[in-house]
Amino acid sequence: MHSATDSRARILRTARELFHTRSYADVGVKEICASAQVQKGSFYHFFPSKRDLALAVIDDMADDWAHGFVAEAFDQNLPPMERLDYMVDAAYYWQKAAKDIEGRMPGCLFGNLALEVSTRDDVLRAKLTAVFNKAKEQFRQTLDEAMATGALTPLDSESTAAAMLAYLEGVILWAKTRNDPELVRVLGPAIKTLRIERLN
Amino acid sequence: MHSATDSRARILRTARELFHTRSYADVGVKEICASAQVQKGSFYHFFPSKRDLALAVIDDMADDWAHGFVAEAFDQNLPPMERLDYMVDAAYYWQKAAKDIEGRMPGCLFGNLALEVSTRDDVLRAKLTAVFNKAKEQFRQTLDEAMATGALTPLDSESTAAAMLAYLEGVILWAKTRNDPELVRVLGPAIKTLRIERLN
DNA sequence: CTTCGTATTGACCGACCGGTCATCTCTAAG
DNA sequence: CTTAGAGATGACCGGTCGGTCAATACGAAG
Repeated sequence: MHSATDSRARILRTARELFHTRSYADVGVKEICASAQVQKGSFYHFFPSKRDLALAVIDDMADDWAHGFVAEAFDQNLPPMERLDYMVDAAYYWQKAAKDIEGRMPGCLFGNLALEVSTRDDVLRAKLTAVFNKAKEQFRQTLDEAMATGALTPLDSESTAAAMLAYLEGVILWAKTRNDPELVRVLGPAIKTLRIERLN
Repeated sequence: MHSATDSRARILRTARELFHTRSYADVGVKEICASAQVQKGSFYHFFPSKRDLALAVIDDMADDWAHGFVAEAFDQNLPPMERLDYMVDAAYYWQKAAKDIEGRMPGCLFGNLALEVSTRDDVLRAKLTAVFNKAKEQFRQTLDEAMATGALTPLDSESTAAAMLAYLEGVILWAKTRNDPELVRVLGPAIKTLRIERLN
């Protein structure tokens, strides 16, 4: 039934890497095809448009995340607050590895895309919002658990979770601008100090 | 000696607005010229290239910032820690005003540009780094002052200042993705809870 | 062997991109 | 009045953009 080729997968993987290390606007369909060793016609056989490719890339990456280090960081039986450090460490090592290979820190694909397209395309924006929301949920659960075990004094876990994710994105933005992944390691751990109190 | 026209200034102002509300790649020279009511040849009379325009736009905006609300927030005789709230408030009102007019939250021009171009253009990246550094210095001075007056227990003011700026950028990124300036008001004040301890 | 849908090929399209240039206008200095 | 240079004009350039399409190759089902 299903073909033996993997053109679609190659396009997806290539586009993901190129969008991540450069930007959505800067990478053309032609270049993606060349790099994925696929003809232009084939590209448009699998994806109706470049934008639809972007949607698929986001889904693909979000999926890899969910089953990758995010799952590792949040699912295991680490003490809740240590999971935050795990996330920061994962971000640091990933960015550092990417920089060692490519020479430049790519930052977070979702953050990059969010700032690039969210004033122009509400569908892409909605998809990125969903990805962020899902990540925020993980943070919230962690905070709730930490509060339940007494490792954390009561706070507004919903807002604090959002603040923590925003901080992580901000740190990565800052580090990418300086092209220095070490900043993730230096600034990252302060994520645990963020607090938004419950209003009552 | 100097001409009575203001074409250059119009180009600069127009480009700044378009780059801010959309993106660098998405706005073409042609559109800038049309919107600024300037001919293409005139554009290239004042700016050698689109990239040089971007450099000028960054300088221009950084200058306006320095003499605008950043100066207000940091120069006055507010208690140090309240200046942070002032910065957050200013960011909130600005983003809200922009959204009320345009329908979309533009985010921070510097953050937007940083993520868009910093893997491709080291000169632009350096310029943006300088802008961020200058802002960080303001935060650092504020923290040092707060520590001197006893309003803040000792911490690493250099790193904490960077963390705070990163947080602000992250919050704006998050709010822009959700297209909801209210998030700046909700999450912003937590900036004061960020702490990076001195290592001794 | 035939049929049919998926996958592939690569030439082609109009629009737009950043950038150039010869030409003209205007103004202020001499 | 002359001259020189800054400013303005708009046609023009090669290249690239996202996207189309008719023709073809291929593998599985009948």
